[in-house]
Order: sequence, then C-alpha cells, then structure tokens
Amino acid sequence: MNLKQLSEILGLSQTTVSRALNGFPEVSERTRELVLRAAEQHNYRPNTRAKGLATGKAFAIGHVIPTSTKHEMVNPIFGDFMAGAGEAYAKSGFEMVLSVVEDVNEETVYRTLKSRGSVDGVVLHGPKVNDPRIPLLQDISLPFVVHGRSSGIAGPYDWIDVNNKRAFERATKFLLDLGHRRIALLNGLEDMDFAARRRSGYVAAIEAAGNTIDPELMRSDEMTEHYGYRCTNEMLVMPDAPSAFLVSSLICAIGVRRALHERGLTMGKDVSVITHDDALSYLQNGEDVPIFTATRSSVSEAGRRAADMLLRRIADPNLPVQNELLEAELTVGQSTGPYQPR
Amino acid sequence: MNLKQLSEILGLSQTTVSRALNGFPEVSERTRELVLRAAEQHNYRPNTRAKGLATGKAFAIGHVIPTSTKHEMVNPIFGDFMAGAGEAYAKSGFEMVLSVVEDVNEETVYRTLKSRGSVDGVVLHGPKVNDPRIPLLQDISLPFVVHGRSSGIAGPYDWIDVNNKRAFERATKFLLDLGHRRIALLNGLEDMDFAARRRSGYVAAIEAAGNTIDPELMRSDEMTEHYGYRCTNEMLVMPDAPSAFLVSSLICAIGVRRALHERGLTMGKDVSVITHDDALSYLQNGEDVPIFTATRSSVSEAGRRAADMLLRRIADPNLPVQNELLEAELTVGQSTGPYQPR
DNA sequence: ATCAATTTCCAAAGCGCTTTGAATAGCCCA
DNA sequence: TGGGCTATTCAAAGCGCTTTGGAAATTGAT
Repeated sequence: MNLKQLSEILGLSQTTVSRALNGFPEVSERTRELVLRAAEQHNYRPNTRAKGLATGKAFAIGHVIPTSTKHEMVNPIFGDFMAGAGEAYAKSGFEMVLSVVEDVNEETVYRTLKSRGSVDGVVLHGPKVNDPRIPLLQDISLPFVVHGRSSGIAGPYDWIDVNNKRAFERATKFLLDLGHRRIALLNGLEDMDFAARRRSGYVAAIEAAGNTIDPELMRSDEMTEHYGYRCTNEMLVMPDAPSAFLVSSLICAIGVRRALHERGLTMGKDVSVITHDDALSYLQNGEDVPIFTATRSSVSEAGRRAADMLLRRIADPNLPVQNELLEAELTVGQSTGPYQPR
Repeated sequence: MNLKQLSEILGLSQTTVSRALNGFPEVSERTRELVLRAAEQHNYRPNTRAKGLATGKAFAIGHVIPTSTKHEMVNPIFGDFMAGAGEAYAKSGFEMVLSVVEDVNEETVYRTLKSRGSVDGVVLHGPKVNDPRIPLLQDISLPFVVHGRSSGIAGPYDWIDVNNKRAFERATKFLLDLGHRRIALLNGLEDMDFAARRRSGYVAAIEAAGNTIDPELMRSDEMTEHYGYRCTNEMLVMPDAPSAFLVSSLICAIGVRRALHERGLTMGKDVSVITHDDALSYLQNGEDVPIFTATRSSVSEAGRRAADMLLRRIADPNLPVQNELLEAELTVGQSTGPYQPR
C-alpha cells in the first residue's frame, strides 16, 4: 500500500492525503478523519526512503561503535546505552543505524554516513583525549552529540558526561577517610577521556590529603575481569601492598575479588574495593545490598538523554550548545571498611 | 556531490556513470576508469535513499532487540552478536538498523519495518518455544534468520543455533562421570527455546545414567549474577544439597562462585560448577587457564554466520532452507573436580 | 564500399513521497 | 447578483538514483 493507492481509494489527491497524514492545517477535519481511518485500516505507512528523498532528511541516527583493533572488544556498556537511546528515537519515529567498525576506519565511516545521507546525526562513543573525530564531524557538518567529553578540544560541542573526576575524587576521599593510605587505581585505557578524568580525580584527592602519588599503584588497561585479577595479584605481593583498590568497572572489580579470595583475603575487611558501576541491566551490583561500594551512574539513562539531545540539535541547528554533566552517586556496599594493618 | 553533478563534470550521461560505478558490462573500460577516478576524487557516494527508492531495496538489515518488559533487561550477548553481524554487513555494503523494543510491542515493529520498507530482512533474536514471530514474519514475507530455533514451529525456516541440548547433556555427563549425583541446573527462563533445550539435555543425561530428576534442583529465571547467588545459597542449605551446579551463563556462574566463597567452599573441590560461556569479548573465562569448566560457543561468530545466512537469503529467496547447528566445546577449567562427600 | 552486428552511450521514465503554485468551492456582504 | 474572501483541494515538479528502449558509433564480414 502506497500513497497513490491510498489516495485513489479515498478519491482524493496525494497532496491532500499526505497533508492530512502529516497534520497540516489546510485540510478539513472531516477529510483528515477519513484519511486517518483509511490509513489505519489499510495499515499504510509512508515509505521511509521516499519520504527521506523528498524531504532531504534520513529520519535516522547513526551510532558508530568502535572495536579496538587490538582486542576485538566491544564495550559492555553498549547494549544498555542503545536501549536507552532507542527508546528516545522510537518516540520520535527515528531509526537507529549501527556501524561496528575497527577504530582505525572510523573516519571513513563518518564520511560515508554523511555522503550517503544515511543519517541525520550521530552519537560519538568512547571519546579519547583530544579526539580527532570531533573536528572531523564539525568539518563535514554532521550533527553529533558526544557520550563523554574530549579534553583538549577547544571549541564548543554538545556532550553528555558523567562527572568522572568528581566521582573518583570522592571515592578516593572516602577511602582516605577510612584510613587507607596505599590506594591502587585500576583505570581504563588512559587515552580514553573518561579514564584521564578519573585519574585526575584520584590524584587530586590524594594530593589534597598531603599524600604522594605512587606510580606503581596506578594501572591502566582494557577493563576486563582478568585485568583486575592480574593487577591485584601483582600488587598484593609488593612489599608495601595497597590496602584499597579503586576500580574502573564492575567487571574489573569482579576480577579483583577473585584474586582477593584466592589469597584468603576478605573484601571490606582485609582489603577495600570501590568500583565504578554503570548500572548495567544484566550486571547489577547486588540486589538490595550493594556488593561493592561504588560510584554509580546509569548508562541507559545517559543513552536516553544523549538521544534526546541529538534530536533537539537536529530539529534546531541553531540551538545553543548543550552540555549535561551527570553526578555519580556513591553507594556504600560491603566491599569497604576501615584500614587494618595486615 | 550527486550523480548529476558528477556526470556533468565528466561530460557523460547519468546512465553511463551509474553503470560504470555499478560494474555493468556495457561501458568501456576506459570510461569506467575515468568515472571511478572522478568518483573517488570527488568523494562521491550514491545516496542510499535514492538508490533504495529506485531499486526497491533498502540495503539494510533490521535487528529487533526485545527488552523484557518485566526486567528492562538487555541481553548481554547482544553487543558481541552485533559486532559479528556488523562485520558481515559492512562487507556487503549493508546497513544495520536496530530497534530496541519492549517485547509486547514486537509485532508492530516488524510490521512497521516491512511497510515502511526500512529493511530487506531481519534477524530474530531470543526465540521462544513456539514463537509467534516466526509465522508472523512468514506471513508478511519479510526475509529472516533466527538466532536460535523455536520448538513447536512446524514449517522450515532459516536458523543458526548452538546445539544446546548436546552441550548440556555432555556437561551433565561430565559431572556424573566425576561422581556427582546431585546436580543443580540454573537455567535461563524456560519459555526461551535455548533454555528448554538445555534442560532437556540435562534431563536426558541424568535419566540415561539411571538417576532420577529432582525438581528442587532445577531453577529457571533471568540469568543475572544475583540469580546465581541466590539459588546457590538456597540449595546449599538443603538437607541433600547438590555437589555440582550446571549454570546457563558466565554472569550467573559468577554469582554462584560468590555464594560458594561466602560459605567458605572451594569451587572445583567442595562444589563443582560448569557454565555455558558465550565467549563474550568483555567477559572472558580466564586468560590462559579457564576459570570455569564451560560449554563454549562464540556468539560473535554466530552473529557473523547469521548475517551471512540472511544476506544469502535476500540475494536468493528461492534458496533451500539454511540451517546451521554449532557444537559447543567443553573446556575443562578449575571449577570442576571429583565428587567429595562433605 | 555496404550492411549487419556489436559496442558504447544517452534521454526519459519511474521509484513513493513532499511541496509549490494554482484552481475550485463555499461563504459573506454590499 | 456579483465581487472578494477564505477554506479546500489538486496537478505537477522534484528529491537522486536505476533502468528501459533507443540511437549513434564502431567493427567485421562480404
């Protein structure tokens, strides 16, 4: 069923039917009624491509998901983020198109997306420090919103981010207040902007307390379970082992816990652990009582907001810059306790 | 840059340029060279919507991701599956469009996708026993491939699945051979087809060994960490507690492990655990030595194959039915050992 | 040199929609 | 009754591509 057929059935012109469907004022209520009913009845839906061709819009948003070439790893937060974003798009009748791409080829993908006209805008995932994709997108004038930020980029752009620095500063402070002095940081890859900010929060808190940073206690890598496990094992045999761990993701923290258990150490007593928690639907931090003390911020909520932000931007390119900084909440669980000399 | 402009620059008709670009034989090699070079140089890419309108194809594949209304949960395997599939699509110049949708509204989404003409086919995720989406898709004749199968659906359809029954039968047999008699099954929701099959594998092995099924030892729910934790705690206080657990996902198994540790039990000694492992990129089952004994099957590989299968189906609707049954490999890790009375 | 068979290229139609510019109908008031 | 409005409706052009049905140019065989 297409417009032509529908309008023939109704004995009206395509123009009128189209206008009735799209809510234009220059069509009588009676006609609109008729048209809407007929459309409903015949299960008519305008062809997206034709509509797009005619209007010059795509009614679609692109998400380019980088997979690091080295590790073939997909960011685990991705599913929940998309679920949040998808909800927002669906409400506005937008589609969501995905490109999973080795990070080295990302530039090409954006250019292709633009020149093919497949999308009206994109969400930029996993921004790095000084991320070249931002100037690129500005250059080819493809509307975008960044999930995160990129230190080092001068000009304004739309973003939504968690206050990573504040979160890790507070978490570190929390551990310091419990009496911990040797605090390990298991960070994500530090070319990622979020990781750089978390580190700076950690550093700020330690220095504010008049302590000195020990580079031996700071690690940075892809946030896998095994990374948490490995670092914990390595650090616990140090002559001056840390009594607390600040960890960048729940998955990682699970690795830390495994290492602690293997060594017969009790989490929250012998060693304290705080992790960041993205509130993933399939990996909750306990049910009623949190397992880990955590800085928590919902990534599906971020997805929802990022999508809304992008839709606003597309609707009105002249909108002033939009920035949203979400605060992570510190939820105290069973994994932290006062410092105890071993 | 569009076709018209490009052809004007070249001093050729749009027809010729189009044909040169699309590899038709009725254009001389010299001209083709010229056209290709110019297209490259001006960074020309055909507008997808226009191309789609003209050809009646969408050059896009749909993935409808259901989120259970109850739990707002996104399947964790989703990211890796998409990464695999995306790779295949990218090779063929297809786009991937995503709809995240509450499962109750799924039917509408498929119909909309079809009538809008947004996609050339879809991948069906998370098939249930007797899944009504299969007849629906056949009915509206939208090409599709199922990731999994649906018991109870009579006619033929394209699917790719893991041999879940065999995998769980073998795993159960493995535990039986180690001397375990009381084996718990922590299954996924059993309206899901894969879970039903796993259960039947478990049951088959136990009955083949001449043992009887104890319904008390079989649980079925959304596969979260907490579910594993809770069930384990509940079962270990039973008068006739199980000495082994067969678990449906790694995340779940992590919950089992947490419960065991809290009770001072050693996994692989006091209690044995086997889990299914989807080989997710961000949740590896250990690095060199597997943590858990596991039935393993890569979900990103399944994504790649499903995508290829669907592309073949779209290219040739008359192809005979395509089915692929992947065998899971049983990798022995540190979580299993011979039965020891406690 | 001639005619048929290829090659190589082109003009124009069409995909399903929106939107411009114009026509028609209905109404009120002088 | 007719002129001037407004309220409705419509025909046709255009979005950027593919593809049909020729036409023109080249080639080969006679």
